[in-house]
Amino acid sequence: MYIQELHTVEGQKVKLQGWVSNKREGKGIVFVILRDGTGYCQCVVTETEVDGSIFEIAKGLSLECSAEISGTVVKDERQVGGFELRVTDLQLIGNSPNYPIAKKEHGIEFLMDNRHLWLRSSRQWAIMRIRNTIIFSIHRYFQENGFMLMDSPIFTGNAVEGTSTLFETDFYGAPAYLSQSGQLYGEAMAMAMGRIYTFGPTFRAEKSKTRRHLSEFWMMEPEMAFCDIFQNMDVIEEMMHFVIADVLKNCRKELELIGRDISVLESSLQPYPRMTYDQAVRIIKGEEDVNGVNSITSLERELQQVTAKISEMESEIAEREKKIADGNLKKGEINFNQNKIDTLKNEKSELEEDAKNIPQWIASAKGFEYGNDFGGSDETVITRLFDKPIMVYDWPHEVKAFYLKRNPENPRFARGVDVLAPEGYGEIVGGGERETDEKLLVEKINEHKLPMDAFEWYLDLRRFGSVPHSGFGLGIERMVTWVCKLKHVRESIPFPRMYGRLKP
RNA sequence: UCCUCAAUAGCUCAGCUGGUUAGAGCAACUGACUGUUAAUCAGUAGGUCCCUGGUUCGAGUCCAGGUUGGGGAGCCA
Repeated sequence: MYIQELHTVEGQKVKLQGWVSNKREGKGIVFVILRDGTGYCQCVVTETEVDGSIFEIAKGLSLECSAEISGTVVKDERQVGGFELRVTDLQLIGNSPNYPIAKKEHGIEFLMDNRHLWLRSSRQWAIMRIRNTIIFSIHRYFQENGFMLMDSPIFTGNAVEGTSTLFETDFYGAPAYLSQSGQLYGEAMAMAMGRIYTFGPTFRAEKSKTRRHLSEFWMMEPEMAFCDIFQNMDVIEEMMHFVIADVLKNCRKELELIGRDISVLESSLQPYPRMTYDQAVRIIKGEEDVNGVNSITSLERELQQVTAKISEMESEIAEREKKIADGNLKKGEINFNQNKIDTLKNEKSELEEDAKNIPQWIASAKGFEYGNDFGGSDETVITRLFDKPIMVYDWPHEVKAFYLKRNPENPRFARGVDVLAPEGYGEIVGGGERETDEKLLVEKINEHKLPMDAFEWYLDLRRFGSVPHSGFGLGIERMVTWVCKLKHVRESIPFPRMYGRLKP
């Protein structure tokens, strides 16, 4: 019996199998919170109602030991799942002495070292369920709209875009690289099948240490024949709406558990503002307001708020420390205040990072040079002004990938489109219409100093029945991070691979 | 690669301008309590102060170098 199905068997006797996520004890009574992957359930063991040996086992249960527990399902509004189990029988399956993750705040390094166990905690459980919903929902959107799943290779003989650093491996004595995108192969497959999408891991070897970078991440990359950049944007928007609606419908509990304010997700079901690079630059530099809000002045206001919040926290910490130092407090009150101080200090150091970063963002936004690609801070600056994702298209062709089509009306611009998630999250989708002019492509390949012979097959796609086509790549982890409003991508994937992190 | 911050008990953190035997809470362990929601209460035990070198009568504290980690730049989904 799974916990999520308990509502169907009220009053009946069932057997649950799972792990002890918490235990509380009173005289003659033990409360065991059991989790089985589908949910949480409080199991009540009363001394007078079970065998003496069973009560002893219940008292000896420790965090994360596994057990089979039988009992009667009773409705109880106070409980998380709405039901509890009055235990009649209990069997210990696997012991768990000294479980390292305690019921308290932990630092990120410790949690990452224990990622294999951290995944069992309720917050991670909720995030992984949302990740699953997002992935399944994307598949469903594409499958229901005539796309076919076709996978691109992971070993490649050459860099796709020639820009980012790749992981090199040995392929029977020849150098091979782990794929940084299935893009070019996607184009070939779209010419065979019409509309395809790929879903697989992607590797980038940059030594990035930021909250939005992973060395290994998962990407969905659709590619569509007979599709221009505007139809491409229609598909992106429709897919995003589909996925977000699905999460809102199926993951209410999970969103609530992680404390996600869903109003932005709800407004993200509306159409997304589409703007050119030119307009986005004006907004970043503060030359154009968004709904009466200016990028620069709103950042300055935020900085003031952050600074005020920090000093507020400092005085609260000092106050509580004084209370403890004065004595006269009961042990429980000291404990409460000490925990409060720890939490406040944690929050404070996060705010201090912001206080350090915001002035840099302001400077970088003010001094933004037209013609450059957006940096992480520029994306943060512009997306903070919106309550839904935005789409920025028509970029200076020099800063974008070689395969993007030029705007026929103004060849200075390439028809790339970036989808930037709101609330400061930034790029979650990158795509565009592909260049079909063989001459322009050859020019670009030379410009980027890429080995021409590696692209002969790619040029064939233009030589034999070339058609307008477009596609995009959606970073799963970045999508999950935004939907869950996580502080860092590393929580959006079971076992993150990033600079300095290969274990567990 | 560069900038910046940090490292003290299993965990989260105090430890002020260098000064006797390095502290608290949680967790663990022992006991008390019949409805708890991170339960509460009493007690016990727990330390290579990241490493190497230096300054000093004296270093957890100051200095230099290194290691590991956090945040950011570049790069990007």
